[in-house]
Amino acid sequence: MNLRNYLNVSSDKPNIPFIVGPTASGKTDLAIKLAQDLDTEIISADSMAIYKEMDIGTAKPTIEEQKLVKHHMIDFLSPDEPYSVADYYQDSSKIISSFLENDKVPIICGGTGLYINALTLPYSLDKENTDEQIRKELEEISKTQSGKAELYKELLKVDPESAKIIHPNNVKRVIRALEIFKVTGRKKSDFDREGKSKELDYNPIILMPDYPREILYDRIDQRVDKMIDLGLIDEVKKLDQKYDRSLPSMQAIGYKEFFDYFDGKIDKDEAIRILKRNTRHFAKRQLTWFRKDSRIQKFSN
RNA sequence: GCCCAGAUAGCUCAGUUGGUAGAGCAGAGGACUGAAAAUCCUCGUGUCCGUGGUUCAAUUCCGCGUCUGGGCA
Repeated sequence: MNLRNYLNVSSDKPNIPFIVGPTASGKTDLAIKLAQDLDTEIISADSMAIYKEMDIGTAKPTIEEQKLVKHHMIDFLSPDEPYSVADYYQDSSKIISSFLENDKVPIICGGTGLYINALTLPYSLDKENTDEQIRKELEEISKTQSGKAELYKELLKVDPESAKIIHPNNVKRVIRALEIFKVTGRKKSDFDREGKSKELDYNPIILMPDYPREILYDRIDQRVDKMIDLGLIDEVKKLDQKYDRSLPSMQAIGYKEFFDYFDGKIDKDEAIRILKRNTRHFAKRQLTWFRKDSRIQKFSN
């Protein structure tokens, strides 16, 4: 499989390869091969590999792999530091720009659909429109059933266009849309629309390895077993001693599943079973995300 | 060989005081612009083990059989 062939597309902008796909589909290996072939480097698009100390469970490229090809956007943040798509967008855009300035093209590789979209679609993520305090207040209100309904009602009044596409039960989204309005006095739907008029200064070529579901699920099971052999449980135990379980980083698959085991609520095999299941669920969500993107070219590996 | 208890969705089981059945899990589909490995939405017809009987009507009650547990010899 020579991925290089996919890059022979004439465009007035530089073609940048993106390798996307569900977890355990072998993206990392493919990206490394392609990077060696093109003599370039890799920018990760993975919302969990950004964290330090989380190596095994995030299936981060190993030290050896990182020696073969330089990886950006991994292993640079403490698990208790906040990070978001907007941060990712800003940080990775800068790296991409510096490549382009030197007439080089990086490879972007990862399975976080939103991060991929942020880099391949015109998104509006560059304006400051968050407020920790306001979000906390909204979260407080949302803790009761009536509070949830109240927030949705407010959104319906303030930004009906957004309210229409956000399900009332999806509290996180309702809160975010309201937060934007409260902070800026403008609607989320307006920000989104404005973002769409921007232009990218490169041409994304998006590639995805394709497997029958059954084989992918099998690969997932095998990879989880391998992670256990590599010492995943010790890795999680160490993190659990240092960090709060409610942190976003600690919601990562491969980590949160062991908390009940540490508390003696389930045994180890049950934790592993749940971990495999959650990974399958995740892969399915990733497939749903990428499936609808008609720009993606699938290839069998 | 005898006694008891089961046999219902892929799995674990609930249930129908007799009117052809439903949860959890698994699985499938979908949404997604600042927590995204997160969050959220939708989807359950299956010889109710087989067979005979009672009944207007049996998956439900009764008999027999088969299988699976457990107990006694």
